[in-house]
Amino acid sequence: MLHDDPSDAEIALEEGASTLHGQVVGKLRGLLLSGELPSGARISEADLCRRFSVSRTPLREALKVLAAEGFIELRPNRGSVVAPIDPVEIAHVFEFKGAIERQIGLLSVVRSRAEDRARLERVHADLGAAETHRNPVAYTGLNQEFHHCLAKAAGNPVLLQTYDNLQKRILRLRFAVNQNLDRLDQSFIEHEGIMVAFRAGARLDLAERLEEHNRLTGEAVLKALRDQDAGRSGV
Amino acid sequence: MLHDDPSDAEIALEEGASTLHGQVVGKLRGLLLSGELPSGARISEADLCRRFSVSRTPLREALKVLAAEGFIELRPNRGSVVAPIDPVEIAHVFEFKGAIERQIGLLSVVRSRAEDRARLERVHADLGAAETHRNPVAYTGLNQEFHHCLAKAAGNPVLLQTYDNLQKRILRLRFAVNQNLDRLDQSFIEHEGIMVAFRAGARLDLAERLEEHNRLTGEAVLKALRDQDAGRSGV
DNA sequence: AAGGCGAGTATTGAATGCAAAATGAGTCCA
DNA sequence: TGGACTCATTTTGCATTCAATACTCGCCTT
Repeated sequence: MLHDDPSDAEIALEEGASTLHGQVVGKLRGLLLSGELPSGARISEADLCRRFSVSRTPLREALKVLAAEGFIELRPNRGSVVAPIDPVEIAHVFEFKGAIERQIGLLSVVRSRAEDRARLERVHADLGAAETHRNPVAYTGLNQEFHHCLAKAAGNPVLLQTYDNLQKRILRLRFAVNQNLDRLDQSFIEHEGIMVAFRAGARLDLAERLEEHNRLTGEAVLKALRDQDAGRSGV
Repeated sequence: MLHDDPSDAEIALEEGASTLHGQVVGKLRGLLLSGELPSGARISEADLCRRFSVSRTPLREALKVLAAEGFIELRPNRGSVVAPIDPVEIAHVFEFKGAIERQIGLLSVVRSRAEDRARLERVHADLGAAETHRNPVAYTGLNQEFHHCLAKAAGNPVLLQTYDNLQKRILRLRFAVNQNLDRLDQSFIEHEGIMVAFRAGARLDLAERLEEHNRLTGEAVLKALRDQDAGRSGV
């Protein structure tokens, strides 16, 4: 009978909110990004149906969509699992994202509108505050927002969609790897450089800085993954 | 009662063949790419169910997946349509693809294996034959295969998936715009240059040539779209 | 005691049924 | 004649049901 449960607020976000399966896609993606469903975890359709108070039909539709986006793995007749963390794939994601970051650098300088620039300055300032306060959680969120804004400023929706998807796939990892405060400081230094280049309208410089920033972040993430694995197998 | 219809061979392709909805995704994508379902056409669930001999459940799952891939537009409560051709979006696809082409150029030289190189040479030769025979249909297919091989040679599956998706979205257009023989010749000249750079292992040169090739192709497609639109509204 | 084997259970995949929304035709009124 | 309204039909979205496959656990054999 599927009682109504409005307390299941979660993160009511974005599009598709009019259809049930659209809402489930959003909520489930939230669960995946928040780390509530950890990588590799088996996904029980019945559990999720209860949690979202929907029947299996819209839930399964949502699973197919998230699988197409790379967040879930469907194993025919054997259920679904949250996409496991594969260091090789992560490396590929970062490498590919590098090419996009470069284009974002080249385009954002030319296409950004005043409101984009204002928002970037604002987010960058907040980012600085999060860094001085040594708040990795806030920093991660703002960092995500900063790069999203920059990507948006490039004025190419096709690019933006792919970029956001890749970012989200990476974001999932932040609960798997312990945040590193050194990397946080270094990251902000790079962000300062990025903003300098952006303000100056130095396209190539900005592109290179973004590519490098991406590369270093990727290395840090992969190192954290390795360290953690080593710790696990060592203990 | 959903009779079996093995004559519905279509293009039996790839993964997900074990589940019904996976098969439908493949077949339906084939229909979209082959132009059988033209851009903007309304999609009748009942029709497709009859055509594929499946019930609405797996069909609707397939529609959701193809919508996530950008081939279909879902309008809540109002059915689905084949993604209409939007020149602005096409331009964005080409622009974004340019960044990927560049990376393909940079990586493929370093990572391609002997079999990749052999296959590229073979396809390139066939491409030359299609050009001399003035066969645009064969040329388009081989061109698709060529760029797919090159992208694969870059050795990054994440890149490859996004790249193939973008290529397919563009491929849909070839039935909307009339093939231009001049562009075909020019395209092959560019391909010759691409192969020269590839054989020489000239990373940057190859990257630039691929980017330029993409840019020119995009311009030709957009011009064809404009011309056609002008013709339509003019007549 | 370890490794297969098989019945019972749980879970997935697909078809059917049902309610709500949208579409379209026909009618009425200005 | 044109436009808005009503009601029947179609179509969509979701829940439920049914069938098939995979898993679990106890039993048997060696």
